[in-house]
Amino acid sequence: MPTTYDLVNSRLAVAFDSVLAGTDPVLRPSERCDYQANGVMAMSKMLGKPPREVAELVVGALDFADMGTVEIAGPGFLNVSLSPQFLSNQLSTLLNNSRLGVDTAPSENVVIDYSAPNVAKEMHVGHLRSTVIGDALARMYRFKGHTVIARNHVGDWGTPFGKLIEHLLDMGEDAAIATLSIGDLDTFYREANAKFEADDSFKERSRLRVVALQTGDPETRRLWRVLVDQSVAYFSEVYAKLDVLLTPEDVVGESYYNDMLQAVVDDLQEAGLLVESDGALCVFPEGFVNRDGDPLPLIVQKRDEGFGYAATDLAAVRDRVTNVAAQEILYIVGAPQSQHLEMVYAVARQAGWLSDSIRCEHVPFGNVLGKDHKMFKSREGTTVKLVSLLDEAIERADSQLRERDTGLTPEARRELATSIARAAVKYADLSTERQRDYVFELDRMLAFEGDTGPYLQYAYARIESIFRKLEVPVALDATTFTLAEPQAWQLALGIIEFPVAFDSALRDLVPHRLCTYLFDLAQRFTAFYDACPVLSASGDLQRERLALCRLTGDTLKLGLSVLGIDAPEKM
RNA sequence: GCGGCUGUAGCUCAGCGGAUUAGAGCAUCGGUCUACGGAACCGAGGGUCGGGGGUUCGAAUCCCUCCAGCCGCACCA
Repeated sequence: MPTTYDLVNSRLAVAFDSVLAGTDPVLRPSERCDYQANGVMAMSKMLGKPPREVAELVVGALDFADMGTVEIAGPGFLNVSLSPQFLSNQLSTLLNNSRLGVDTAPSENVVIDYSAPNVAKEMHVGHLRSTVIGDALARMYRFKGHTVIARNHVGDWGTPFGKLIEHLLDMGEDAAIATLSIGDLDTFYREANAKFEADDSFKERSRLRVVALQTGDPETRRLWRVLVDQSVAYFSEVYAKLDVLLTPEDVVGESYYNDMLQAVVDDLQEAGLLVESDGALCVFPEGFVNRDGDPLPLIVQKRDEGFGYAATDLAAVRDRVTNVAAQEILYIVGAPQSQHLEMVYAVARQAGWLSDSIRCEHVPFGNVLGKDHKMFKSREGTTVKLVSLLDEAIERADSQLRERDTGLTPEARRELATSIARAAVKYADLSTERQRDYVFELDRMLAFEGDTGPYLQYAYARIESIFRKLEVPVALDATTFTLAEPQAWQLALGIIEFPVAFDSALRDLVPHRLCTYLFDLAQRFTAFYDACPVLSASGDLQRERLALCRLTGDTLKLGLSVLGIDAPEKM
């Protein structure tokens, strides 16, 4: 279904077109009226006529009576006011639309590469953003009707596995598994490293073990598998705790591409892109230079004939296009890797793997900072485990709930605290513009007042509370809206904007835009809630207000859910 | 040195395909209301939108330049 915005815009576009073909009305929501169209100003320049004169021409050509009125304001803006009947009809349509106005798109295969922790290493704050943003985008794409192929590009290969496997053997398999299964990955990794540094014979064993791993020695592979499986199982626990949809099936780690690396080299060789430089096989994509101004290589095969991450990344692009048939590939990876990924894409294009019709994009994000505005670290200066972070958030949410005397059982309260904590952490991450660094402050994130996840959950819970208290169910599907109070009108304008906000956030891969929208909607709702009593109203007025509550609640619930945040009925 | 990102109220952040008085949250101050969950609502103060140029009738938004911070720039990922 077309959005209200689209309906108004296309009607205006016809009038703009008749004055000067192809001009954009530049329609925006407005504080002074319902929408304002700013396009006259640009058009008047092109026509060489005064803006007000042009505005008169547009309004003269405009057929808008069934939607509302348009007035010329200021130097030549068009102030658009919707008629109550039109707005009422729009709301009624939404009331009977479970997607709340968001159209589905023709399905495409969208590969989203996100989270990417390392085997036998703890998940820490550094993985938070990729995981949360990736999960939100995956949910948004799925809701839009696309087929999302999640790819968890875990670090499961490379020289560190020599020492990790040797350490596993030293500990004894069962003891190692016990350590790993309780999620104490850091200790395991640290001990392996310490031995590697201190013990030359261990170092030598590790080196041989890497060779055995790479040459496919079955017992070594089996031990490697143990490490990977244990880690993946642990990751799944973290994802469950975060309420992130990634599963073990989405884990397609670096090792997956091992068998494709030679083909990558062959392809590049055949395309004449490969150049030997200092013994390494490189591609020099155009436009990249190093600090001396010399061409910057993407090293495909190292001097020692081993493959680096560039080769794996190239193989991944190639695989995703040719085997997964991806039409869109997104990398939810930190901003520092921007240049590397740009080089990978450039080479993939030159090699002919990536055609122009495929959207292949790096979706970069900024750092999580501590209160001191430096990289987020624990008091001891170590990286913070993702689970500890969540556990602390849950603990604080739980103690907030304890103070409020909710009458919940400890178990139920704990569950609610978990939901609130997840909402707090995820919303804080998603609601700032991706590229910016943000400051991680649990107290602010968990606050019920302000632009937070819990505030949005609370707004939803209040709405549900109204419906619980309603003694006789009221049928809402045939509601007529009068929208007499300004708060009701403003709320209605907010409701109809959901599909616009959703599509815009998805198009530009910026979940924060959806967050901003939802917060604005929640604020419109509380103003309405304060001014327009629902339960004490009766008849058509109550029905109308209930319907506004229903639409708001559904929008909040849906909007939060595509961000990966749930909305409890009570809190 | 080259490149990228960031710099908007005391604090945390929106706005940046130019447009009518630069928005919100928190904090501060002042009101409302026996309140359908007050975890609320309404209002006020507070900003030369990092500095300087330019384009434009009009710039936080586009262009140039400078400053500050963070990050990347050959065999780790």
